[in-house]
Amino acid sequence: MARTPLRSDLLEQITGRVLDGRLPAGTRVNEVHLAKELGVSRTPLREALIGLADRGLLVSAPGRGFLVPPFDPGEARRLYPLVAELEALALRWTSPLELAGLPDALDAVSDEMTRALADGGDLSGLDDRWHALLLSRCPNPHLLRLIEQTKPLLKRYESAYFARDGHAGESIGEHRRIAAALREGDLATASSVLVANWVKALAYLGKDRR
Amino acid sequence: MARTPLRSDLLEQITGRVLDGRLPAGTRVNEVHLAKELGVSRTPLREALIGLADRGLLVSAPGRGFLVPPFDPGEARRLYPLVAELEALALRWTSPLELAGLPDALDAVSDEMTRALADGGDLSGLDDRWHALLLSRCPNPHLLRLIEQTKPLLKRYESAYFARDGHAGESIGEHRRIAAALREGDLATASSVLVANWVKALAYLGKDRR
DNA sequence: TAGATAGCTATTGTATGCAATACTGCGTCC
DNA sequence: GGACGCAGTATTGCATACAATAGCTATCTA
Repeated sequence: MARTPLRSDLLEQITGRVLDGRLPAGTRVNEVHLAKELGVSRTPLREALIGLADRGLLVSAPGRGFLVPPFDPGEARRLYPLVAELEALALRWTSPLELAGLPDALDAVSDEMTRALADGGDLSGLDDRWHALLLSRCPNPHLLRLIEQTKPLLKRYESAYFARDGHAGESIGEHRRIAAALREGDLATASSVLVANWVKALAYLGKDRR
Repeated sequence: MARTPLRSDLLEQITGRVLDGRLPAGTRVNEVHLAKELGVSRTPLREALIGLADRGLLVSAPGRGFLVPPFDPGEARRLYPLVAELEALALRWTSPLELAGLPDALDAVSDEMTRALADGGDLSGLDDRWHALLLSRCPNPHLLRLIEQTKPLLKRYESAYFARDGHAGESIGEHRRIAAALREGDLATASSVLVANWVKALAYLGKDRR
């Protein structure tokens, strides 16, 4: 049998389609069509859809299947602070020992972002890497699971509305301040700048609706 | 068709079986047997199992199906503070307007608990009601979803190891202090007592392993 | 006797089939 | 002209069927 269940691959693929709008907000998911397009049967496809509904990336309408939830600016305003607080908590729960070497690794990514900002590289991917690295030492897998489940919801708004380079420079600066605070063991400052970083990202939402 | 999908009912039923130990920790779930026992086919049953795996109440072992995760005291020590912080966050995000009337309602439940403590009533259920009421005004549905997804994991430890009445009196006192702080609009005190309440519950874990 | 191995069974993962509901288009009635 | 209703189709939700792997037992070998 497949060592990796089909539903896992499908879940990723469908997540991608929701995030980039190939499955547009507000539309229903047609299981037969999608299954045919993905070359699988409806069973593992439905399993993936159920997983996505559990994460909130789809909603299940009894008798009508699954649908991509419509965009709601209010929801974005609730998601950003939530992810901010969760990441800050993960940071506060990372012990000083586990933080060893992390600031340097973070700044290395920041350097890459600075270069990408000049050459027009992939800022969004690097931003993701920076945050993933920040959380990589947190010893609470359940908290990490919640963060991983919530971020895609937020990324949907990001990719739909984000003025990509709008505040990239500012954001890199905040990232460096966080790394500096961590280097001095000042978790309180690090986590409050982190929250501010997320909240500012929210403020840029919708400023340049492409 | 069913207005409520079978998988939802099944999810609840199986949650109950995991929590009360009818599906013991460390064992595999046999889909055919369980489906027969519940009088349904494997399809909606698997859908429910996948939902439970997403919440962490089961784990999926590729090729070997689903299994009930073994108990791990370390996990309990990570779950209690997590739920504590999540509830405290939900409380801080509830606006003063929305809090109107809540302290009285909370104290009414505390009164019931005081009576139940004397007569040997259902303390655990009342405690759940108190916490549910506390969160009922929080305007962030995503945060509430995370809390609802995490609590069952914790309840499994509670029902397995909790010295039920061990600290009930103390806990009721904390509940009343939280309600009092809310009445005065002192969210900071309320949320810190709330965290302490959860952390104390953790401290009682394992003191009286039945 | 311990370990390996081969064959068999049990169980999962995926595909397909079936029944009931939801949607669509057209006709009819007010 | 618009609302209602009805028939036909599309789609979901659940059940069953099939294929491949995992696990177990018994036998064989060193």
